Amino acid sequence: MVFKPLRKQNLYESIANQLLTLIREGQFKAGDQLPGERELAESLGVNRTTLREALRVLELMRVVEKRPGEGVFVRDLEKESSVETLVFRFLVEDGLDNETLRSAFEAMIFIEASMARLAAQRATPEEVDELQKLCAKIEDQIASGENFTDLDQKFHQLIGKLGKSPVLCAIDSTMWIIVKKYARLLHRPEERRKSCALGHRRIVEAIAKGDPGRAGREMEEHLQGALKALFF
Amino acid sequence: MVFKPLRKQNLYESIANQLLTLIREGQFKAGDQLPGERELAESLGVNRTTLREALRVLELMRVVEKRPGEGVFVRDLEKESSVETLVFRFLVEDGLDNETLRSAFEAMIFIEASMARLAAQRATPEEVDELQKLCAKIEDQIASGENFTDLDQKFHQLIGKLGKSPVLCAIDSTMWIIVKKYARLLHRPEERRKSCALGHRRIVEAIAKGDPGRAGREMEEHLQGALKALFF
DNA sequence: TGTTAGTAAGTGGTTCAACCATTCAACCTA
DNA sequence: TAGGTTGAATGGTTGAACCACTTACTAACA
Repeated sequence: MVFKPLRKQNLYESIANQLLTLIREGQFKAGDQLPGERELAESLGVNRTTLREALRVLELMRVVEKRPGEGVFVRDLEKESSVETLVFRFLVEDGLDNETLRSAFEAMIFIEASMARLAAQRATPEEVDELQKLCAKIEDQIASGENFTDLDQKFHQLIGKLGKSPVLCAIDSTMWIIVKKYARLLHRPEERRKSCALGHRRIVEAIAKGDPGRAGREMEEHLQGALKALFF
Repeated sequence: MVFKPLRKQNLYESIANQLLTLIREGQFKAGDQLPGERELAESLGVNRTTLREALRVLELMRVVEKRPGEGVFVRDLEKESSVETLVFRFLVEDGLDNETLRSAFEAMIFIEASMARLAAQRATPEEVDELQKLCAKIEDQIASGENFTDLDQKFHQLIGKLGKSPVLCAIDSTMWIIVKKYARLLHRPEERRKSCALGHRRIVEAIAKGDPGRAGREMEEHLQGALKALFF
């Protein structure tokens, strides 16, 4: 029997979550001023130092804005909602609702397809070789029944690297943080494992031939399969 | 003459930056343990509380991992590099090198193109009307010589909204945080202002007709123009 | 001898109390 | 009325203390 190692939540995390919830629920609206740190800390039954850590984090997430001498103000979550908020929610709240997860996966498909297109335009023959080798390694793991999630991620990241677009790669790895947890589920059924390997080969072939359109389409198809498998 | 309001840097920001630099320069490598908080604080000539704020931020950026009872450890920046790091660098260091900026813009093109494709598939006629109205507003501002950066952002965000993909939107607004600063420069030359308005109309038309392929291409073209104007 | 229980030192997490620097508004003064 | 002063509130920073946890060493026991 396997137990899930329960993540101990820091105090500041609970506080940040609580404030985030209040803001989402509309108790504090965009532009509103939060109570002063001293007062807020007392209300939460926590020390000011700890509260400040939570506020600092919320500030970094652009949920809140601190103006020295004035106070702490709520920013427009709708307008400001950005990737950090998402990742934070995932890391702190330890989970996303199904809809958001699906949307994250969908976004990832577009990003990976873009990376594949770029790779087809920019990869050198040596780099394509590297990709081929990685494919072979993955196929070995698949054949031997091992879990190949890590290598799978490596494959996708390598394609990103060949596309020579560091920011796209950064976005992609952010998505992987979220998706990786579920990827292990995807890599279990035998048929999916095989179709996965096949998909990889088709993508690499398109990149090798320098055909961006096809590379993008193959990647989309490859990931659409995974998306469907995940949500049914 | 316009003065740039100088952002006062908090102490914790300087510290975070300094540590980030040390890690990037390889003084601390992946897996290394940082000195204890007490020792590190003294070395930096700063209070432990302040140091802790910096470390908390670096932890959120996934640059560093805190293990209670053990210490603070450096994570693998290469593997972990994600969007948060990027935005943080932009916000804290107050600037990005040209190459990263270009890459961010490039990524944005792909994301916006994907959003346009989705919008063409998912937007209702009423929503397209909204888009048309926004176009008209922007054209007014262009004609009157005003700065239309905010409305321009609104236009692109609305397309994202019509695509019904919240995560893609979140990523996009993250990119806007970075790009917006430079957008104002782009919106000055008269010819660019006009071609911008024209581009918008073409995009909306493709979305109205429900043609994802064309919507994507129009959006790419529209933004490629801006990219070229920015980088020659 | 080998294992175990206990202990001490070091770590991050949290609290408390004070002081600094900035902002704003109310108030006084010329 | 215009302009300066002052004071209260805000976030920023400091220092010291204690807690909970991890680790490694040590001494006692079987």
